[in-house]
Amino acid sequence: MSTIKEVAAFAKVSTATVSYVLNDSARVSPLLRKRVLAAVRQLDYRPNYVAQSLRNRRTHMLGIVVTDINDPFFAQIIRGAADAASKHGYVLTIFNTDDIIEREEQVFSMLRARRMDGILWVPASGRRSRPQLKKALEDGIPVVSLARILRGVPLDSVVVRNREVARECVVHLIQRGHRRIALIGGPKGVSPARDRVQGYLDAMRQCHLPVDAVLMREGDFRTVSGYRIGKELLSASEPPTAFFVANGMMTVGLLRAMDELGLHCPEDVALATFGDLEVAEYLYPHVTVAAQPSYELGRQGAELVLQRIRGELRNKRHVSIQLSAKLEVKESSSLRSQPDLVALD
Amino acid sequence: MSTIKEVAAFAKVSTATVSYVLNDSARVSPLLRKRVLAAVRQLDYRPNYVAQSLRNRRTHMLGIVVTDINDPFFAQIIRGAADAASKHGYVLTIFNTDDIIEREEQVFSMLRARRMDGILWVPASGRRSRPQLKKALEDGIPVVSLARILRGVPLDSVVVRNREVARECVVHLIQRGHRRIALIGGPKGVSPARDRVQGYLDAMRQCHLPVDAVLMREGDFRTVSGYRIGKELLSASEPPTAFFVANGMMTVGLLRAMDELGLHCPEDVALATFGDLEVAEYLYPHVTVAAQPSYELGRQGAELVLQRIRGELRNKRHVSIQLSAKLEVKESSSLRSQPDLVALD
DNA sequence: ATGAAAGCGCTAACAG
DNA sequence: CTGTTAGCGCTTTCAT
Repeated sequence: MSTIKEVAAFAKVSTATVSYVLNDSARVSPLLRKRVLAAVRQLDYRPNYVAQSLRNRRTHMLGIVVTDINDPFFAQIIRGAADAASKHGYVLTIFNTDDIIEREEQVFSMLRARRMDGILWVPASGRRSRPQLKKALEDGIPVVSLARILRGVPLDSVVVRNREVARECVVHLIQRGHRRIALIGGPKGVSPARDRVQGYLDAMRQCHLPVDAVLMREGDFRTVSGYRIGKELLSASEPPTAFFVANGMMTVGLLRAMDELGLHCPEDVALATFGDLEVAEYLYPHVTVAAQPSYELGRQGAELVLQRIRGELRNKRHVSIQLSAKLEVKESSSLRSQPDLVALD
Repeated sequence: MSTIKEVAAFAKVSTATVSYVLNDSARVSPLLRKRVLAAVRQLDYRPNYVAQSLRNRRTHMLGIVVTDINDPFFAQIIRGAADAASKHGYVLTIFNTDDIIEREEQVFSMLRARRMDGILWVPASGRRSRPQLKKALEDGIPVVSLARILRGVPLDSVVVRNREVARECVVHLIQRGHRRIALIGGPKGVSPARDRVQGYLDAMRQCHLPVDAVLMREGDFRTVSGYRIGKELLSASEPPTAFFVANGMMTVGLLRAMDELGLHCPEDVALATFGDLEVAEYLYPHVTVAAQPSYELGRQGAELVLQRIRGELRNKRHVSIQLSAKLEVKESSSLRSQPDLVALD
């Protein structure tokens, strides 16, 4: 790969002139411009981006930090972010933390060393302090919090209206006649998980229904926990007639549990879940889902961080974008003639 | 973020000494070493990776080029590659081509300019020449072809045994008693698509079944094409009793078509498809699928390109890794008592 | 064992 | 307009 020096020599000009032409950063006579362009073409010259980055202090790279690269929800987010990034000439690099804070800190350290221009961050659960995150901010790297927010850490963010949407979900189940509605929640350390629990409680209160603590369980957003909790609750003496599940992975687990117990949905147990649009469409087409706009989450997160990078938001302290989720009613919560169900209004 | 110069000043040594200590590239007296380490800690110094890259001519970045960042199949591949990359201290950046060769060429040009250490490549369909790819190879950047191979372009590659597995799939349907088996294939320009058609033909020949050209259709691996072809074939005068579909996206489309026509699977039409493990598990748990090891595809691709980078394969011309796919039989192809089906021993 | 200095490839004062 | 040159931050001869 040829260098600017070689191009300059070939065109019999200085390296400065080559740079001027290529970046349009100074007037250059038509003659020299032509010679430079010809040389560039001849030698198939491509400026070394690494050198440019060093010099310009801009890498045009965005880093995205996710907790679980195996969750399709995050895959969608990554896609949205990648599309937005490349639209603006940026490149997206992905980092996985496995929801472990130590690893998260290592990643942030790496992101700083690599001089990323901006960071999209899905915080790992746990409220421990994040020195490396703080350092990144001190370095002046814009960080946007995605899908989750960390208490006490004010940042730009793009999140879903979890509480409201969760309430909607549960109210929907109640309107279908359910009274004993179990909750499979996410880890308490994660903001959307907490918010969804609140939404569940909101719904119960709103409908003047008693809350049974036994039916409120905490999973970890992973498939197995949905499976485990589902098995437990469904084989109890007084099983719930419906479930509200806080994410798609756990719903997969729950469905598996039901399958093994020979239970059918919605004949035996109804179900509504948080999930994301694309996945819901492909994976369990028949599950009532609060379709999270995961792609949009990633896309808008990237757009936001890019605005910060450009300095367009300099006067705004912290921008918080709230996206809604659409409740898509499918068979899993369809009205059944179960004897103990009483339709509301 | 502090620089090596500042660290040197703080520790009252030369920048060379700091570098020696940090890279263990020369003996340094215990005293100075201690001072340097202290300074590093004090200033929270992290070497500038961009500068290192420029100097060392190694970016420790891998690029992955995919045709459709929206296909969960590629999402899986990306995850596998990302995991492997980070395990070796590499970073993975993602690029989307939308299956358009021009865009692909731009991406390669970008990858060269960014001095990626290695490239994982899912070729876009079409046999047009790839000057930028060739240039990348001339630059000495190792390129591994993933999931697909391009005729006439010898490269390291990691692919699935498409032909054999497709044959297996179709033989399975035949054993279930089906005779009129439709094929929804992928674009002819893509190697796995061609191979899967061959597998279909192999199966029919092997079982001495006549091939009906009307039932062999070419889709484009996208949802809508599965939908469209499904509608057409299923509303024809002599519809097939089973489908063999070449990928997961098109199967989603086919299922939708069946749904709209009020047809059920497997009662009305049987189905077996190529897909990938994770997705199959979550999305259509009831579809018989040749589970492609997509994660492994990405992981082994990354490992391969990293070996090349390290120069470990210098004596080997081109490495071609072939992964198998496991046929997972589910309800979508379960034995039915359809009047016109004849079970084969 | 340590440091001075050149140079990776590029950009941008600055001078002419 | 164009060229000279000083860095960006780091590594690595090459002296000492």
